[in-house]
Amino acid sequence: MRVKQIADALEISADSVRYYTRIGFLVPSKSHNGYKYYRPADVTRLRFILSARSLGFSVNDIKEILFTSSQTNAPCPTVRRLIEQRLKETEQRYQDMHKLRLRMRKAMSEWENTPDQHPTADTICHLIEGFTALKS
Amino acid sequence: MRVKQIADALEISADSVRYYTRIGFLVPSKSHNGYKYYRPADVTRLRFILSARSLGFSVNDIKEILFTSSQTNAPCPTVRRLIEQRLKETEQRYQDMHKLRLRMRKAMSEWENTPDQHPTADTICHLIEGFTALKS
DNA sequence: GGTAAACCTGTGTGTTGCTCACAGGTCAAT
DNA sequence: ATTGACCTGTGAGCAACACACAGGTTTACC
Repeated sequence: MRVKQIADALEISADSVRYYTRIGFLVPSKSHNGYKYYRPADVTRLRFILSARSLGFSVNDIKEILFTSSQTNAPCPTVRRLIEQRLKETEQRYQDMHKLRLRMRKAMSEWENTPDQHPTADTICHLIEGFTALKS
Repeated sequence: MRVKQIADALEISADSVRYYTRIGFLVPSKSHNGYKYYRPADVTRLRFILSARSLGFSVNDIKEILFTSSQTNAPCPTVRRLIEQRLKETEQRYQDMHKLRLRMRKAMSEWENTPDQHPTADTICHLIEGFTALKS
């Protein structure tokens, strides 16, 4: 299979496949014209990569998992350790995003009843500067 | 003020100040030894930048707002338009993160009762591959 | 005056996970 | 042979900073 074929098969962009190839996750064979040819093993591998990505693992995590697995060791302990870390980070970012979301909503509704104003010597935008001045 | 002083005053890293300077948001004067010196106007400007960032505006948004404001136009319409876009994006990412978070939690709890397993010819990590196989 | 350590500086590069631009190659139809 | 559609790999770009590094500055002490 060539790059677009494997990309279409797994419903991702050809550029993504090229990326995973570039970082060594996929190792296609090269034909006479320089094109890269992917084999069924690459499909399995790519499918695994996508599954892991969709579970929040980073590319570096995947590298570690692939390496462990290639040593014929069970990667499960590594996977359990990593998902715990990633979940913790995700919860944190989720909280942060939640707060940001509320701030943005509050600003938007507040600004609906605030008249426009021209910038002055020490004011760039009174909406923004006025809003955050109230916050802790 | 030199870079670290202004950074400490606004509780951000000196590297962030350097970044904003590099992209032209701050325009310090240069002294004989090549050091950059920031004036009170830069503090005002930086404070504005941080307020905007904390409201979810991108650096590019801020560039647009600063430009409008420098033309002595009221940047308010621009600001209203931008926050609406950014809020929409934030809501979307919030939803995505929520789903990811649930998937990760589900995977983690599911894997607590799943035994380790060595990789095989067509299995890299049965935890990951087994989990996502169930998903839509 | 000297000098050593602590602290600070600007510039250049690295980060994540891809996406985009581009110059050229391939292939089927004419 | 030649047109046109489609495909290819490589290199650069993105966001918003953080980091590495070689060297300059300042302070404390003799």
